[in-house]
Order: sequence, then structure tokens, then C-alpha cells
Amino acid sequence: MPADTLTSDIDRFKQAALTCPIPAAVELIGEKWAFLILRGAFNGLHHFEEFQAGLGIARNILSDRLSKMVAGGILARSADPNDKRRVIYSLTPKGEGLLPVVLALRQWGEQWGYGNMQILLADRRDLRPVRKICVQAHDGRELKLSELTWIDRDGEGLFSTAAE
Amino acid sequence: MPADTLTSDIDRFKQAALTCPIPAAVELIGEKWAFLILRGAFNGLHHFEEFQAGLGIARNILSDRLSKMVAGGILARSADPNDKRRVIYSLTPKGEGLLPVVLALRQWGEQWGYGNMQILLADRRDLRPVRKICVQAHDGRELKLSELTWIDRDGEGLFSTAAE
DNA sequence: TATATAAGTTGCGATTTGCAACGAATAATA
DNA sequence: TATTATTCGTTGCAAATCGCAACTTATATA
Repeated sequence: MPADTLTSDIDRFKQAALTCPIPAAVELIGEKWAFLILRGAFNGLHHFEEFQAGLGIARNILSDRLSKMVAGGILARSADPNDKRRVIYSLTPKGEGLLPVVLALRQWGEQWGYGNMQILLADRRDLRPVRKICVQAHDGRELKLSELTWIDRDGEGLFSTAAE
Repeated sequence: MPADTLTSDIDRFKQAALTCPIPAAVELIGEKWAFLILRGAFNGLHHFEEFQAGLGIARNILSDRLSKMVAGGILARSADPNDKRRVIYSLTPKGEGLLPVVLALRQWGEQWGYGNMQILLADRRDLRPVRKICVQAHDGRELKLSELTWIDRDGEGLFSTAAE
């Protein structure tokens, strides 16, 4: 056994956390209002007043969050050509990439009794609802937590079970 | 056209938001530390001191968040039979259900340059990494935002595009 | 011209955060 | 057994953040 072998869960966690993207991602959208703004954007909201009235958020907080989300590349800020008073906030490709996160949380909330939306996301081609988001194996099989493990990025080294 | 037809994006949004589970879900885990605690739990952390040292969170805040997550049914609090000083915090099935959310956010973060973890989640059977989480049609096809629309829960009524 | 709307900003009291120190119960050690 | 260490908190306090209401600026409308 090498001398630098990590022995405890916490050592392994701290080691893995060093390059984990989650802390930085959470700084951007791991906050109540940022997440609700994101949901609003996916639901077609584009303007300051829409977000303000739609979410019931204080104007200064909304201003702050929109700025941070624009700075973080999630939203783009553009002028409305038809009305120079208005500003259009729209999702960037990077922001659109968060749809699985938003949808997974919505589905979890529905499953655990926090509400059921009257409208559903569906495939535009056949109007059938989208699948429930889940963790899948390479061949598409759904994987439960007990069927998962951690592997080293470069192939082989399995070092701990994911579900402990 | 019926008299109560909703015309503006914001009216439609407010109508849909009335029963949306996301606000309640966000109250529980839509917060920096709650989300990082959840990530820690998925990575095998179980004890107060592990979370504290692993995340660098203040003790009073950690205490508050753990209580709320236990009250919210995400974590379970149990006594350690081998050491009566210790408390074991473990994921409930409800908490485990948040794995797609955590994983989707991690994958998003990796895609957009917030870090790359050395270890990956994999299928325990063949040690092949899990798929990238995405929105899928009923038949498993990946759907982009432009291929999505909203439908009414009871079947037909399509009323707006998802990607505007 | 006068009024309304959109997108913020400012001031201020209330809440939340983060740090450090303290405390009680249990375990390990000398 | 006596002493020290560990574990899981709590408490006090200063700093940062939040949320409300009022104000500002620029543009559109009547």
C-alpha cells in the first residue's frame, strides 16, 4: 500500500472535491432566486418586470441576480429593438444546458408531493411527454444508486462504493 | 377564444407556477450549503465533523442545515451504535432521488469549465461511466430545447413553445 | 405637454451569515 | 481511575445580505 493512500471517507472526499465543478456551479445558481429566475427564463420570461412580478422578488435583488447570471454567461442581456426602454434577458446555450438540472428538480418535487404542474414538457414531434430524467448506463438502462460505483477517470481503479 | 385565455407570457407563467413544485424544492435544497451537504452525502460523508471539515462550513450553519434537511426528509439522523457521541446522517430514499439533480449539475459544470473530477460514476457491472444526463423523448432520443413544447397534462392542448 | 412604463438605484431596518469560544456527553489514554 | 481528546452541538457578536419602499432616468403613449 502506497504511503499516500487515502484512508478515510473525508480524505477521499476532500481529494475529489478539489477539482469538483459543483462548488463553482453552486456559486452561480445554487441560490433560491437565481434558480427561480432560471426557471422563469425556461418558461418564456424575458423582461425585468416579468421576472419581478412573476416571482415576487425584490427589485434590487433581481437586479443583482440578473447581473450575476449575465456575468456568469447563463443569461444574455440585449436591447429590445422595438422599445428602447426594455431589456431582453435570454438564455445562452450555457444557460440552456441547465435544463436537465431544472427538469430533474421539478420531477423530484412532483414525485415527493411538492406540487404537480398542469403542463408538461413534451416532444414537439409527437406531443408525448418527455421521460423521467435518470442516471443511465452506457446502453441506456436506468441505474439505481446501489448499482453505481466510482472509477478513476483513466480507466480501472475502483476505490469505493457510491452507495454507502 | 374563451374569455379567460391567458395572453401574456407572464400570465401563463404565474398560472403554471401556482402548482409548480420547484419553489418548495428550492426552499429545501436551493441553497449553497444544503446542496454541498447533499453532494457530500452522495460521496460517503456521514458525520457532523466530516461535513464540517470537508466543506469548510461554519458549525452553526451546518447544524441548522442538517436539521432542516432532516426535517425535510432528505437526510435521516441516527445514533451510531459503536460510539454514542457520534450521529449518523444518511440519505433517505427521498434524498437519494436527488442524484440526477446533483449529477446533472456536475456534468454541466464539467462541460462549461468549472472543473473535472478525477473520478467518475460508473455502472458497477461493467465499470463503464454513466451516460450524460439529458432530456429524452419517450423512445430515448435526446431532445434539444428547440424540439420541446408544453402540453396540457390531460393530453392535447399545446399552447406555447418551450424555447422562445 | 402630461402621464405611464421599464429598468434599475438608494436608504434603511430586519434577517442571515461566519467566526470564535464555550458546553455537555462520551471515548481513549496514562 | 484521572486526565485528555473527540463529537456534536450552542451562544455571542460583528459583518454581510435581504427585502421593502421610495426615488431616478430614459423612453413611450395619449
